[in-house]
Amino acid sequence: MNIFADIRTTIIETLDAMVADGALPANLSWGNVTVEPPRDAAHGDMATNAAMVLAKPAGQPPRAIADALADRLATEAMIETVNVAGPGFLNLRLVPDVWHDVVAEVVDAGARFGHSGMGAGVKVNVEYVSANPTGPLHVGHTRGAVFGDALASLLAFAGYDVTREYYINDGGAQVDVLARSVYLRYLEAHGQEVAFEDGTYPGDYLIAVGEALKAKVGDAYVGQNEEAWLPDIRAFATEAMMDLIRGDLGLLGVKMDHFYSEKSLYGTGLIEEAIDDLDKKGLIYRGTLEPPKGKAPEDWEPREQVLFRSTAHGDDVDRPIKKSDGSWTYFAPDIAYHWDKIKREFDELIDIFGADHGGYVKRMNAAVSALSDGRVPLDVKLTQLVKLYKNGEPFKMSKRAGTFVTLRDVVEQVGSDVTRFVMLTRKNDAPLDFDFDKAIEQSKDNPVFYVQYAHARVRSVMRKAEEMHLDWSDNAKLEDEAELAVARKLAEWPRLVEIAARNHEPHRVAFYLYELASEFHALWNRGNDKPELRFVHEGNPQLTAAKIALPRAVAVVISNGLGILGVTPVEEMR
RNA sequence: GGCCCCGUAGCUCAGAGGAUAGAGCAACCGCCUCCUAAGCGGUAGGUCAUAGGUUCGACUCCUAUCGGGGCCGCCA
Repeated sequence: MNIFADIRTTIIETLDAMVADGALPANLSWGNVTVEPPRDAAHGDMATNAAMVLAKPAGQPPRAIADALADRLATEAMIETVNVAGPGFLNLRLVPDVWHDVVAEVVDAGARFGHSGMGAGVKVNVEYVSANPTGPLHVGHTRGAVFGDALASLLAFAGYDVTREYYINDGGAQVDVLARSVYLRYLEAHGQEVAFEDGTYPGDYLIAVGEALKAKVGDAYVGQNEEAWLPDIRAFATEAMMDLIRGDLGLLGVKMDHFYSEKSLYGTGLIEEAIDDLDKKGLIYRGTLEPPKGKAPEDWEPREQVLFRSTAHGDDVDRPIKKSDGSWTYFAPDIAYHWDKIKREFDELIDIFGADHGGYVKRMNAAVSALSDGRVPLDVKLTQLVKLYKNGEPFKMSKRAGTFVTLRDVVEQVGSDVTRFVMLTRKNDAPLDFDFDKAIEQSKDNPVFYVQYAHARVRSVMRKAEEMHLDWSDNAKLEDEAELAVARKLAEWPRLVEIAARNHEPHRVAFYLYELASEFHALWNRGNDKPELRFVHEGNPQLTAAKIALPRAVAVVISNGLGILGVTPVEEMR
């Protein structure tokens, strides 16, 4: 049940009736008619802009439409009063029963409350993290992992058929670098002195991989030249790195449905097939690109390459898909990978990249648009930088990796729940300050704590109520304005889920939960002044049952919301 | 030079084209013999970067300008 959608349906039916009666002309569109919570609660429970958006096409003054619509809506059972305000707003006050019903439904529906049919089973592929398999995940990856995972859960909650996917860049030159680095560690494991020059990965995390390689092959590769061991160690090292990465993701509770290997594209003909598809559409040609302006790189010289005419699909310049030596650029397998996603019949694609890949967005959109003939939308979401702080000071160093702070560093310091929630308290395209101290601080400055505290408070009173052996009626008793405010907030949840899902913005869930917690804490404190507003009433099971339905509903929605964010609701604070 | 993101209270940030632009922090004033005061209530604080445009209506959409960040042939 989405009370806003229900009221909108009522309004649309009334408008249809007005057309039938000749009060409004035919051929009007209701598309712009919205029903939303008013900015100021004093205006009522809901507001609609119907009269204003219809005034011009109907050729009538907005106030006239508003008055006529108001008269008819006033007879609806759910609607208590209707006021025309401002330029033509209709402010609706709903009968109290509506809020009782909302609370009852939340408690009754439990984990299903807020689920939406909006997605209608549409197949969505969410690709996220996709970090190179060359080392542990760092903070930037962490944000992408959290964002992608929460978005995927949000879409699933909204009725989409979601696949979570990780693209492993295991085909490029960086894997050679990895393999050589592992080889050095392998020699080290055999007691040799080695030097890590530029172009190798010196991180400690490869020591164990070198030792594992020794355990597997003994001294077979010692003293051998590169041709003898490179392919084997590439595979071995990549697998080891993916184990490491899967472990890192596990720390955050992120589980992918698919790990898709770039290397697996080679030799299957898929790249050729994808490029051939573009070629048939007249989008592949040999040519020479203009030098990039403004930067004037020293070693730039014009070369003929095979290019993809991405400008035909909104890009700024055409993009090379083959290097001058004839081998594929990185872009080519990427095109093939997205071609594969389209062939797997996904209806929508979402890619989550770090902000440094911003320059890649247009060409990916161009490729998907061209390959799917514009049928499959691709939404590329960029996650901006995370700046780490400790005691208010910028925080950089990692013992583990030497140069960057790893996902593991963060999660071990503050925990998965805190990491996830904090990373979702910003829009993905806004930079995020992550302060280790604030993240674990137990005060209302810390939104994680604040929301968890509300949930814990509900669980606390429920434990108390359980001792009374009462009849867990879901028939709420709502009288006070603070109670109604909480109920109204609960009623917004299904609407919020749809808005957040439609915009691919899981951060809205985090902000909503904060607001809900705030309303709840306010109600809780009203119990100080007005004991009748408390939830537990010693010796009065009937009253307790009626009063405890509302906090139970709050716990349900907080729990559902945190579930989407991948955060565990706590039973008590400690 | 081009492209992308950002610019909202002193600070950190919300804000489906709607009404008098919101929240937290910081400042000031209040509230615990009572379900967790780890909380709540109140006061104060604004040319929504600037200038145009579209619209009945713009923080929101379009254009230009200014400021901050990121990216910019064969690296991935």
